[in-house]
Amino acid sequence: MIAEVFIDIPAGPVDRPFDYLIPEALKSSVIPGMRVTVPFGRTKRLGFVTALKETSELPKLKKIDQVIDPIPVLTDELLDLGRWLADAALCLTVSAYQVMLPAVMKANYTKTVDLKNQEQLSEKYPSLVPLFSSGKSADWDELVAHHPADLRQIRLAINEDILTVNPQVHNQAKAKKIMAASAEASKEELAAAAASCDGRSGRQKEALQFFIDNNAGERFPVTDLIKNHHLTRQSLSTLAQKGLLKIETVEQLRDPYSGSVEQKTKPLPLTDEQAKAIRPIIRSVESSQDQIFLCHGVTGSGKTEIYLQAIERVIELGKQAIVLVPEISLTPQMVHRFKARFGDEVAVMHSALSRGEKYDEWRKIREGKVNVAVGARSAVFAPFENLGLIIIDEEHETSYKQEDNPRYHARDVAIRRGKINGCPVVLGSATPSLESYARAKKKVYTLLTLKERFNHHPMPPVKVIDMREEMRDGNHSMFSKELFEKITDRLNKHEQTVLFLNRRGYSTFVMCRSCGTVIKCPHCDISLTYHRANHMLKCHYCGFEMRSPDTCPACGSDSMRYFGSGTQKVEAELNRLLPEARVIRMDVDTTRQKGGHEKLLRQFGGHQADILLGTQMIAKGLDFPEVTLVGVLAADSMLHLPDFRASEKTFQLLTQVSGRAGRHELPGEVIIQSYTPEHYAIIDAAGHDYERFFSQEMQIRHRHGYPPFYYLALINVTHPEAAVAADAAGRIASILKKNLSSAAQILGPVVPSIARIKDRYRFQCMVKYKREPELIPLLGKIERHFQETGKDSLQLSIDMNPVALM
DNA sequence: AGCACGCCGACT
DNA sequence: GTCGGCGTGCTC
Repeated sequence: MIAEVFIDIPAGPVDRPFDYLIPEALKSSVIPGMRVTVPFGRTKRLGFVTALKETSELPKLKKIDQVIDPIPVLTDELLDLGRWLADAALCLTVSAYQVMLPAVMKANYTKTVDLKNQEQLSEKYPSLVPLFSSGKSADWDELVAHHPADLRQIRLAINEDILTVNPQVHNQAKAKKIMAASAEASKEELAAAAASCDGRSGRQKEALQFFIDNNAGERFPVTDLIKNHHLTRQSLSTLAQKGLLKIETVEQLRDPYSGSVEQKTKPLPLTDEQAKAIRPIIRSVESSQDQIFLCHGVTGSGKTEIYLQAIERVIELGKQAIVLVPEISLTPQMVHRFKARFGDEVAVMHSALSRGEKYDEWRKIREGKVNVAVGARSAVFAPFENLGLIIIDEEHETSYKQEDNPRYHARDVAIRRGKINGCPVVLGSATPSLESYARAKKKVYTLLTLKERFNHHPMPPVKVIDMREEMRDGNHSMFSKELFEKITDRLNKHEQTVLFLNRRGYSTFVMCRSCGTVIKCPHCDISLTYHRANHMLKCHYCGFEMRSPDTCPACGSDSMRYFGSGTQKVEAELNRLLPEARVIRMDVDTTRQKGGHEKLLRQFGGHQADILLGTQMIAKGLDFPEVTLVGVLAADSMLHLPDFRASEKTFQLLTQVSGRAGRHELPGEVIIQSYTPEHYAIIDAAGHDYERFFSQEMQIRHRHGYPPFYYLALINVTHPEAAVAADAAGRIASILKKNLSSAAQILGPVVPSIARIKDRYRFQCMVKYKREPELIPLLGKIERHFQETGKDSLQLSIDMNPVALM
């Protein structure tokens, strides 16, 4: 038997199957989807078995070294999905397989240098002898790090076969092992033994009594017995020696949610709207149809309850469901709802979990211990074998698109899996992406609409404030008069306020008032952001940091001024204007450490603060009864970005932020501050009018030839020298023009809004097209032709259906 | 990705 | 004359 193996090297030339012989001993244990180690060139690598066959074209094959997994880590479906993904997203097949698996399954590679001939070493290379004094083997990385002077001689000795190199592949995926004790004898025997215990063996008697009283066949973790049942290690091991108990190592699944025992919830009665929406989904689940639903429901319309009840039916039918939520740590409330309804039927793929915890959650899915997977983007690859439903909540979220290779969109993967498995996909959102809504209108997707809030509370009134007028009236602060009054009013009433500003740091840029110099990142063409806490300037793109200069580096004058406002500045302003208000600031800078997010939210939820001030991350999922005021400080901050989705993103964000107010008994209101209050994205968000926004935006997309009317492919070219990058981008554009149909538009090369990142100049070409069957193969050729290896070389990245043009 | 083979410059 | 620079090509 011969196995086709994809080698774990993400590089173009080796991204194809290699044939290996399966040794007799492994014959029955090699199955496609398993990881194996194989000799490859002069080294040893990990590989994925993708197929088995009887014969090979090659005369001489190497043998598979070891089989790593007891069961395939990639199911047949995922193997197939990986091939599809490699093609659709123009990524390497191994990278596609890699992204489907938890990070611990990545192999670690080490090498040892082993001593083969002691005498010859002493004779010819006496200086190397001390390196092998402690054994016959030395770690290669260790030698490189600590004995660089000896490397030459080591190489010579290797060539003479006095030393040998021994490559090793380490599987990081290890199940957590614990010691567990169980009774090895019958209750009567245990009782007899207990009876014969004398005064000295009192602890043994207690231990025996424990096993008599409790289910004797069960295995109890030894640490638990010692800590919670007052038994001792010594007595347990003595009893094990006597053959009365058995102590063994057992695998244990790490449970990140242990201890948070949820009160089981029952399905809630559905409103008429909900019942109407769930019916076709259930019908589709029952008849295994790969139908796609777009569930358009206003914030608070009870979409989640629909998901829960649909999943319940999926489980009844013996199938499994995947639920995707955007960056899951942001919505712990969502996780709780699933845990509360389905208990330990749920695996949660959480970005805040440790690698080991993620691995165990993954194993629960793979081993069929759970029927529901809830998680962010990558959970779309959950290895279920009888998939019955995929749900994508907040389907418009751009975080469903992975921004580095493989650049896949979870929505596309979900739809593909739906097709393969004959299972429906439900896309849910209060503000669907234009693409999805347009497809729903064309009946490609089935539209389900929920117009009413679940608890019949009205949508909060939204007031747009024209900040230009505020300026004219002499108010130069970040707070309009009305917003400030309302914040003060909430403070007095002990109600809470959420303030949203889509910009972290203190101020957006630092400029010299006398010569106009703006301080920019030396590696990226973008201004540095001032962070007041440590008086530093930071680049939000590459992480560069420098002390904020007191004098202008260009002209030496001391008139450096800070412009624009970030969350830090707003926080300082609030402290100055309303010293009695307790403010929690939430942005990447305050939530960096693990659990920081939950901690701040818990504090706010417990009313330990009056004002929650934050960036994007507070826009969704928050549901606090005492929040009655939501303020958007600068609604236009995203509106004027050079991205054709700027209006859509603004509308979505404003709608979502508005949804944070008045979700419960207390009525809420929303204040939006803007310098362009006449913009339809702001007017329609304020008016809670998705339909109107949709038709206005569709006109603009149509006029400019953007999605959903055209598909996009974005080719990014970077090089340390601008001219080299520009030249390559220009050649790529002309190749595209020559080879695509006349219906395709090729734009560029253009310089993106950030012309340089991390010392590399950037150029972009964009293809707008409707149907170009040759595009993918052509782009593949271009990539192979232009892509160079090495640090200071031309780098190419191709993004099919980009979500942002930055 | 590694690693070897291979063809040209600065040194014992 | 050799050491070693990294360009090119191969790995079942």
